[in-house]
Amino acid sequence: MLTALFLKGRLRHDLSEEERNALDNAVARTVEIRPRMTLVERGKLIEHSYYLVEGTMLRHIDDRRGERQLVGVNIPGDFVDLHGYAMKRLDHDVGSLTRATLAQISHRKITELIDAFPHLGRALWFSTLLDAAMHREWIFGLGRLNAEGRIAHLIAELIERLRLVELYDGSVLPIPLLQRDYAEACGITPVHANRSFRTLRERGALRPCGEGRLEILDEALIRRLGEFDGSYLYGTGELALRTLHDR
Amino acid sequence: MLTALFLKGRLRHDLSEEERNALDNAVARTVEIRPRMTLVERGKLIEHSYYLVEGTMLRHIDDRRGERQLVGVNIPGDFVDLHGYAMKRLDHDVGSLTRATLAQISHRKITELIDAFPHLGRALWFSTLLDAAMHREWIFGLGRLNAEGRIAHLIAELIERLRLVELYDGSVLPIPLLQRDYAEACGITPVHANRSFRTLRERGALRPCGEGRLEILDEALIRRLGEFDGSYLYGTGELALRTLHDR
DNA sequence: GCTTCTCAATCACCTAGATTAGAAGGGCCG
DNA sequence: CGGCCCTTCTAATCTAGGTGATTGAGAAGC
Repeated sequence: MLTALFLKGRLRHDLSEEERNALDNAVARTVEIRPRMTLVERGKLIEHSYYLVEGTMLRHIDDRRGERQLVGVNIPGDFVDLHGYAMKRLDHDVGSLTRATLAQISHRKITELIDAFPHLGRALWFSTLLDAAMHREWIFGLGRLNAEGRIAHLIAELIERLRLVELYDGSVLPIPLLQRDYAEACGITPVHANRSFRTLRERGALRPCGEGRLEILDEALIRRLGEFDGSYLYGTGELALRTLHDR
Repeated sequence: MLTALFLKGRLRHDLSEEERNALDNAVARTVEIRPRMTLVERGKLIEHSYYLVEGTMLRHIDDRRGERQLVGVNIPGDFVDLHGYAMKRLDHDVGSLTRATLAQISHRKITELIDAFPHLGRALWFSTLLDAAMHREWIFGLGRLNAEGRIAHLIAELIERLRLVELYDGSVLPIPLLQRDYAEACGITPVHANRSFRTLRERGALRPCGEGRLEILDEALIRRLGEFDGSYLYGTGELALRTLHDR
């Protein structure tokens, strides 16, 4: 099943087998994309959305001077541009970090899905609002944490999200972000990202382990430095949601 | 009509009279709130959402040390916590800046509305994604602009949003944010917010005009300093959306 | 074999913004 | 009326992070 990871760790148990099958059957085709390619461009009229099956995708806003700000990272189980269903054009670009496999679903099909399965429709809505919750947490991090804390927060979030979809092995972060990418996500320069990684290394929090990946040595420390509380991911913790069905 | 400003300047023209009436009739009651009070608390189970009729509301995340990060400002025409419809609990707090009037709509009623008017449902979804788009723009600002630029960006956004709902008179920003609030939105200290306001004043961009309001003297300059391009508000510009009806 | 890239890593120096501490002005309350 | 907040505004000092430049390792290409 292509969409097996959709809302895994959150509301997937709340979807009926019929709904899960309907979502999976809505996929028109899958596409492969090479690393560091653009998938969806800001401003282009779009008529389908992509669900990420495998790989990592990055969402970013570029300013006139060519400076790039990451606004999101997507991992398997995420829709990368479901916003486009209700907005028709994206305000930012979506590109690949690694080689990636995506499942394409047309907006017409999504409308049919929602008409046939209103509860699934709410789950789709929910999934776009998870993005918004993550955005808010990034705003918090950019506004209130120093460079080291921002990087730690990002790493802690990625670990937690991978854990929810059972793609975290407990020690290696399988997302080959470059220090430049961390810098673009955290609003700092690559030089300073490097300095921050050094202190994280010296504190024994993590260390590089080849191919751009990080070995996580002390997750608790990383969470503390990033003031991370994962409840905003709505998987576990005080905000966790059991059902979207009306009481 | 209480909800007359909902999606005004964006998709309101796309709503039928029937849909507009249905939304208005879904309002259970209106509530008044005094300035600087909390309306919705993070983590509380909620069963209705609030549409802002009059006044200004602020949304913020507080960290353990009592530091506050604004993550959104709401003006008339906005739902302040429609996210809560699909998420049941908010990850942040919503409070008033000024005295405010809100229309309360139960989640049960929203479900009925969406069932009866799927297109209105998509418009409601769209409105929550506008929040996400604004969040992304704030992330961009926090990551890529200096203090003066961040403040300018926020002011430019507020002007543009007020203009969309026709609440901007062309010279006075009718939102009495304190310098402390700007600081909490922009991730800087109040002292530095003050310095930045001084340079904005010295450049002839704006000046205070009593009761915490700002007189806008050179909007073009403010937009330039904040690298502001309002198309992410989906009102005018390259991303503007004409209809949510299927083609 | 060489060159050419890219990325991590580091240094020296400089600036934007934080921190701390007050002063001045207005509104509200007793 | 005096006293007390709260807010704006300012100055002095300090630091996190930016800038620019260099080095070395590894991979890609010729």
